[in-house]
Amino acid sequence: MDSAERILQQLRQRGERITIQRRMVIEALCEDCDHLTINDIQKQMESRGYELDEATIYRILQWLKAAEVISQTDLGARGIVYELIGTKRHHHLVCLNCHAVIELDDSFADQLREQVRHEHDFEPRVDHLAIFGWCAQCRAAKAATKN
Amino acid sequence: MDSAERILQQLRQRGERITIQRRMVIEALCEDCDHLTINDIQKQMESRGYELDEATIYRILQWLKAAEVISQTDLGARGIVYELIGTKRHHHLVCLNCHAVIELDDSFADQLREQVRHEHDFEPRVDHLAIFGWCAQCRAAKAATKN
DNA sequence: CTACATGCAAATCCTTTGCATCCAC
DNA sequence: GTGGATGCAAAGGATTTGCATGTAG
Repeated sequence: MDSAERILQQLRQRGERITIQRRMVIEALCEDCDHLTINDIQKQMESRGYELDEATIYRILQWLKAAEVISQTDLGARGIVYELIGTKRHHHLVCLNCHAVIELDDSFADQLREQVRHEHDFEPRVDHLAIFGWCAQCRAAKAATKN
Repeated sequence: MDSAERILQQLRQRGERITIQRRMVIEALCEDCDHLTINDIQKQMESRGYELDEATIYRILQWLKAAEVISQTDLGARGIVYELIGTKRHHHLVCLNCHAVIELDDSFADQLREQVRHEHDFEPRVDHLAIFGWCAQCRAAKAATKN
């Protein structure tokens, strides 16, 4: 994965220290391009025959968040997930009932960003939003049981 | 606060059981019209000379959430806050640096709701959103230190 | 060489759960 | 009276912290 290399380069240039552990976490995030929980990351490491301490993972993720390399999103029942910001930005609809996760294009956030910038002089960092609600199936099911 | 009474009435009509504890939590949420953390609620109770078990508070808040009487929002460093949905709906900008919380009108969410409903057949429950980013002051401060 | 990252263990914080008791309806 | 809510204590899970050791620059 050369995108891992690219990220490592950037971090190095910013004067960040690159360790084996940091490198491995970044590579894990690059490969499994989906959202990963702490646990996913830990298991990924193990499957490669490398044990990485939980505390260290937390510290590395904090570091990557501060460096704005990854986003952190609370998907509710699905837990907290981490993902590289670099790729195509997107968000998620999360069903409050069945916990389905639907991908949502980033375009809807444009208006939001503009409004917030202009009206509040605030620079939003809307990297990965989770919007909760009811999916079509669960709405139908709910309506059917209602009375 | 008659709004507490109104909420209690509604819940009663839905067949919900009203206890002293539930009543007190609802009253606390009505009085302190701001966002309250679990801790705030607990302290509020204490200041009125009433001790309420933490577990009970959690159970009551879950109940109120399920009944869609309150919203729950993770304000990051500011913790998880609860607030009555009834009043004028609004959202928040939260500075990642200084943790300032800025109120944001609900109107920006209209377009979002429409888009999500139409394009994804998903009924969003956007009661109280937290949008993270950088406030004007912190941006200025950051730019100043940059190099 | 030195400052900073890691591993390990313990601590902390937040939230949930089991169960006996109590109370709203 | 009875089902559901509470209080208490304990468990559980996620995240953080202190400190000795290791290592990147």
